[in-house]
Amino acid sequence: MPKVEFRANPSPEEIKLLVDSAISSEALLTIFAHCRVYYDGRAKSELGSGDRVIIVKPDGSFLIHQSKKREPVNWQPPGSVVHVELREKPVLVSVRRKPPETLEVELEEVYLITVFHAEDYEELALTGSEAEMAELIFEQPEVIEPGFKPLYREKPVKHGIVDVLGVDSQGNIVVLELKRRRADLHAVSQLKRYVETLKEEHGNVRGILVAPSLTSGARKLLEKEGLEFRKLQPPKGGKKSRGKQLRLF
Amino acid sequence: MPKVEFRANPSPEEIKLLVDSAISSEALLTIFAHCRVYYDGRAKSELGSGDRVIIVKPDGSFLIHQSKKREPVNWQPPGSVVHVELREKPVLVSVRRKPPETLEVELEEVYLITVFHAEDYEELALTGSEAEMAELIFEQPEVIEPGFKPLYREKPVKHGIVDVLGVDSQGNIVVLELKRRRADLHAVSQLKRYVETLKEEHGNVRGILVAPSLTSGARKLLEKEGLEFRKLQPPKGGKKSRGKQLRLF
DNA sequence: TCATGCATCTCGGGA
DNA sequence: TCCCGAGGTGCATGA
Repeated sequence: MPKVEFRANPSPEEIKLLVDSAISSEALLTIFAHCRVYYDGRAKSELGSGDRVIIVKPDGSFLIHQSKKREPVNWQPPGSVVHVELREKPVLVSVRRKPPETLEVELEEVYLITVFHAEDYEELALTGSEAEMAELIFEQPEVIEPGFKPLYREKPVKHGIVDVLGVDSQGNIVVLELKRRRADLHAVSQLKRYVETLKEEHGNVRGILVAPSLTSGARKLLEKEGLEFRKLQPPKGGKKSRGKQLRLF
Repeated sequence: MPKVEFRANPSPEEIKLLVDSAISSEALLTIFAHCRVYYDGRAKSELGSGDRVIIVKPDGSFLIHQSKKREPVNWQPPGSVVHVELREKPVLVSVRRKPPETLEVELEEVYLITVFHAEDYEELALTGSEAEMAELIFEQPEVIEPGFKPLYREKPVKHGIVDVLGVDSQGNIVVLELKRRRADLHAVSQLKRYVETLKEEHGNVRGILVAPSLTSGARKLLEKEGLEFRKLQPPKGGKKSRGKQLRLF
């Protein structure tokens, strides 16, 4: 069996056959079609006639892409269940149970259907995340300041979860809020919430926002609230790369 | 010219020809291939060999989908520029200028290429948004409480933008923070930030979180901070549907 | 399941 | 352009 089967301008019956076969063989189904779309669930939407690419994945994920933007115009998340109904026109129906959501695609004209028996055992290896900023801080606490001692990672407190909890050289409790990208007002509010929570039970608590940069508004609020900022880039290049880099010196 | 052109098992030269023709004709390009992926930009990633669906849109959007999940495993946003390089293997290269980001897809084997001359003039019509909650509140302020008078929508204050600013029957300033779905800790922090900002300049300020429900933690923090909650569902069915519904009674 | 917070978030609106 | 906040956010993680 070839990796990709395809059929141009299929009849309604062929559409049903191909879709059903894709579903039962857990293949990745792609349909190039002129269609209308109806969604009802957490919200509700309608999309008039137009040419779109429709993808149905074996895990139930359902994507409808227009010819612009990164985001699908309509979709259904993994776990949804799809089937075809032959009404006046063939209709793709995808149903999600919790929360209840329904997506219907009226196929006015199907230009091409493909059934892709995709094999993929690889997972993405990504570096430059907030998690790696935390690892860096635990390995080299001096990137925050001399004498800083990180104690907890992802520490639950009364109203939220603190990124890094530690003490400074004076013994003060220090809360770190890490952001892998430019920190905004939201990040400051988050840090403030943790600091206020901890201040209730302990004496002085310092709050430090750790990020590559700050928005203007974040800087203003941070200063007003007596919180601090430490500039830090998320490290790109995980353990392997760091090992390589070390060998260069 | 047909809506969809396609070529199974193309040679490297044919791949380059088809990709270039899709780009120059502003068509939607889809490639079913066994490939490796390298990304470097805001973060950095690698993805080993596997079967994926690659979509390149005429606006520069670039998507790589595995056979699971709603999200692309790698991508490039609109405005990126793509081209093909014929190295040992054909490579799709997509470059974004600001911030600088590069995505490279090494095409180890191409099963099928499609070039879709998609025409689509429709836009999604969605109902059930936060914006519609605000409209409802301005049309029927009593859904908040008797005597409430909404005055401003999306009102910029010192540290952020308030959803709805109004006054109650006693003349107190009232801040509303609207959420179309269950409100969480973040929503409470946001409301608290606005209330504190306004309290600095005015006397008493009430803060009301308006949402269909609250998380457990949000309820606790809300009560501790002396903020209020008003239950409200986002209205589904815009002006038309509301008209229909009225006619039913 | 729910709660919490990250994300190469994306996207739109406003200054 | 930056800033700010919504989103049918999706998604992983932990309780």
